[in-house]
Amino acid sequence: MMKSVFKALNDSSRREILEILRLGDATAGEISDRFNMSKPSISHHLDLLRQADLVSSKKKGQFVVYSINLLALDETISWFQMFKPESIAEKPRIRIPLSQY
Amino acid sequence: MMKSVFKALNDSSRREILEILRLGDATAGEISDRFNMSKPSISHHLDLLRQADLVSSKKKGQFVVYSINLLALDETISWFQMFKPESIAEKPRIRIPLSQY
DNA sequence: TATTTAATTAGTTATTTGTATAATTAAACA
DNA sequence: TGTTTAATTATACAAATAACTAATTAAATA
Repeated sequence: MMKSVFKALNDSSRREILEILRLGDATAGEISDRFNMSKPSISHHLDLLRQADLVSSKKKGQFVVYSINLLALDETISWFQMFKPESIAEKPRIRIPLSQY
Repeated sequence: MMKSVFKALNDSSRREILEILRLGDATAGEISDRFNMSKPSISHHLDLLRQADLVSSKKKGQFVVYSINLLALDETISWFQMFKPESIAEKPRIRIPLSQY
């Protein structure tokens, strides 16, 4: 839901977490090491990102590994597309077989 | 700046205002007529949208006409693209002369 | 010029939010 | 099994936010 997505994105620490996860999965501890902020605060930020489905998490033994959810980002982009007037750039792309080039 | 954009988008009334302006320009009064909310509150929402450059405004006599700023929406979409791994879909589109179809 | 209309600015208040510390859960291991 | 490590949950509090009413600005017009 877009409400939770925009809520999650309305914080620079959370946006920074996404930029970290963009480069690869990371545990909660690895993420919190990148910030001057308590672990519980980071945990809370991760929770909001998860509520927005922007990240997913998976327990690995003692650790919790977080991953970015690219699908949710695509859906968010789609929400923005609603505002764009019809234009060639957005029409379904015509795919030409590679052999033609 | 993305900070002000996400701040502006993190409110359902402001998102609704964008959806109204998507259909065409409107005065502050026309916009506030669509809400069960005081005029000053709407004025404040419009101010935040303007700070984020998501809308522009122009005085027309006694009225203030608001317009959606599609360019800012494009820039926001670009911000999201940063997260997407390189893929064919995002590479610059190869344009084929119409005569080929 | 006095009044009406459109909109914003000023000031207030209840709610939400971001952060911290303390307490708890759960896994690893000596 | 007792201790350490990783992470979350619980709780509290200051700061930010969204809403309101009242006051102000500015344009139109009787």
